[in-house]
Amino acid sequence: MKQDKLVTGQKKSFVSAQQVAARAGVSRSAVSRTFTNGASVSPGTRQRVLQAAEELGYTVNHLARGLIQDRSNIVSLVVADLNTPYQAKMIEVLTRRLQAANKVAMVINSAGENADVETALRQTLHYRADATIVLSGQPNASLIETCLANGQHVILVNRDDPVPGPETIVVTNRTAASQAFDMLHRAGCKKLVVIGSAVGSASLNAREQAFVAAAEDAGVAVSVTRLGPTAYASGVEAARLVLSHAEQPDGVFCLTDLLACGFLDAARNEFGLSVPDELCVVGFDDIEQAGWSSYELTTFRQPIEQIADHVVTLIDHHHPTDSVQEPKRFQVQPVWRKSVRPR
Amino acid sequence: MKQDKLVTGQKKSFVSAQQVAARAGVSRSAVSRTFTNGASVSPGTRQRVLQAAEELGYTVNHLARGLIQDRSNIVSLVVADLNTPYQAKMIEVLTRRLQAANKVAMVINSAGENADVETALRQTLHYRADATIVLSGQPNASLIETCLANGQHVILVNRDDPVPGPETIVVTNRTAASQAFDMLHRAGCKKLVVIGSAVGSASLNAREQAFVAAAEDAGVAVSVTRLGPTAYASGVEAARLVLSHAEQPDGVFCLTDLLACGFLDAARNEFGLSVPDELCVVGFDDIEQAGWSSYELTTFRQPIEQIADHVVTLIDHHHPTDSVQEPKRFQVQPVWRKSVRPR
DNA sequence: AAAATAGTTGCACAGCTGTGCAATCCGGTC
DNA sequence: GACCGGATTGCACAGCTGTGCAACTATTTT
Repeated sequence: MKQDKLVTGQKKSFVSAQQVAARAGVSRSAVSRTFTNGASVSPGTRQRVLQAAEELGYTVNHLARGLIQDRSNIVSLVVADLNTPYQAKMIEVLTRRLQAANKVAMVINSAGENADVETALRQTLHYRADATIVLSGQPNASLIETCLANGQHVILVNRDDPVPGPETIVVTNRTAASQAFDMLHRAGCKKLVVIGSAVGSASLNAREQAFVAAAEDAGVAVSVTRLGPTAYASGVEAARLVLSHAEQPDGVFCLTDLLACGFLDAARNEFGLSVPDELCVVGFDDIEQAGWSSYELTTFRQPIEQIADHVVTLIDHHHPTDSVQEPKRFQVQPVWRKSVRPR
Repeated sequence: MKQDKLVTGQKKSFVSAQQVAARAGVSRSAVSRTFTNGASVSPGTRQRVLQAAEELGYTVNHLARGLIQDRSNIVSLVVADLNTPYQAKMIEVLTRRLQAANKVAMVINSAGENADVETALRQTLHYRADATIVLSGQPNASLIETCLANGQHVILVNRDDPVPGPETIVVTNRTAASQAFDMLHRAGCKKLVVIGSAVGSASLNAREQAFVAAAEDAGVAVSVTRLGPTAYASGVEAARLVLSHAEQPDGVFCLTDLLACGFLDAARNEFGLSVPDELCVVGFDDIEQAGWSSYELTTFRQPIEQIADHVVTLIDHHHPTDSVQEPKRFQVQPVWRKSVRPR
């Protein structure tokens, strides 16, 4: 039995349904139907086909299947900063959920030159992906429009492009940001600072603006520092800049936990500040490190599981439209830890 | 011009080479050759084809191309613990390198039930992946043999399966582990502990054994604690267990930086120990957090870029063999920070 | 027993591409 | 002008699958 695979040729090539059919003594259609859900095959032939398939090591060729059906079962995830804790977690959950739905994730790294991003993003069209999930602010709106023009199903996460077509998922950035202000305000902070990054994205801008607006409404001084990429090192640098200034802030809202970790470390280890006594810090995302005992960061939790679930739902029930879609909005939950004085 | 796409039908379907050919007034072959590298097309027709393709938004269907050629240009990455900093970084670099080589990464999450892993792993066969890169210890050797039996090109990273066929990439775990012992020994540590995880993998076992062997050779007391998954929380728990013991260790080798971070935090924040004065800690991997100023962890750097480069090289030059391959071995570099007393 | 019904099976086609082979075209040479 | 060589082009096939349609078998109904 087992030798057949070798005897048929040293080619070690993949087995086709034709070969299985020959071995089982049935037509190729029977093989196809055996592996097609809800097709009509008698238990007898099904059994023989399955056995022959097992013996030969047959696997349905999804390239051919995708060619004839209009679904490839491939979903492409477009992501930059893949080694960021937040994005990594998102990919982790998404791949798991997609697999549970019998789909498979194709990951497209959208970091780097714009031209490279375009060729990379074109892969989603090459492979006729069922949907494209854009998780980063990196690809231009114009590149996304290219995908849309080719009939791609595009789902944007945490973006804010006023483009007709794609479905959009966002979180309650503004609500949370003004809640962040309340936290710091009630803790008695008088001089506030917002730490952002130089690149900026829709979510980050929304958080920044809402926080500043809330502070100004309450008549509290606030300034904004944008520096480098959204990374730990940027938080460190921002702290050096801000804390060496004449009048130190006593309340900080970092638009990202990663920034917050950097800021906290620099504030404590380089400026000897005690948190939350002399300085209160609020982050955003609730990455794993925010819960580590060196940080104990008060922050806002992104509902990653809910977002992933909704993404999978959207993929299955797609109603293409040419109008701008109302974004689906998920709530972020405040997570109280120890980087802000209790009221 | 632009209306054509809509007029041809509301289907918003993908454009085929046939349609491009019709528009450009050439045969379909000419279109195919225009997009095939090194084929013979006159500059004139090439120009007309490119223009028609541009106008219609044509994209070569890689499902069909993969069907007829024997390369799909898909490479599947099998990974568990995707939200681990080390693995996330690995995926980040690999996706980038693969894209540069005109390939695309398909990510298969191998966490969860064994049956689920099998169905997930089967995707790599379904899509006729050019190669399968196994980055986690999760899939059984038997599942890997299934892939091999179907003619898959399998590359194992940091594994130790004595299976004939796959190419293997490892790092110098044993050398580094005995080097870790030297660090702690020279720092004057008298009572050593190794912190590992309950699940264990080839790399982790190698590090543990080599460290223990080096300690016993030198006649230094050493004990091993294996606990939970390879995560921060396990490091914390291990510290609680080990440090509440009567005679506290003064030197710790954590098989992973993540464990080390947890151990360090618990040692300092729960037991009030000062590092490196009262306790020296060595980690492994050099994840980003190891360099954060709350940790300043002395550790060993995995040569992720080199590994990724070599993986891509292996994919292109594949010589299938039935014998057990000698693993390609990369050196890890010690990174001196502040969690070990200088000699 | 004949007819009707439901369930199976095989044929043939469609889906989109790359490529060998033969035919064609273009330019240059005698 | 005839001939030759090389570049270009079109035809037709192969690669593997899902599925409508018709033919077939087996089972039930009248």
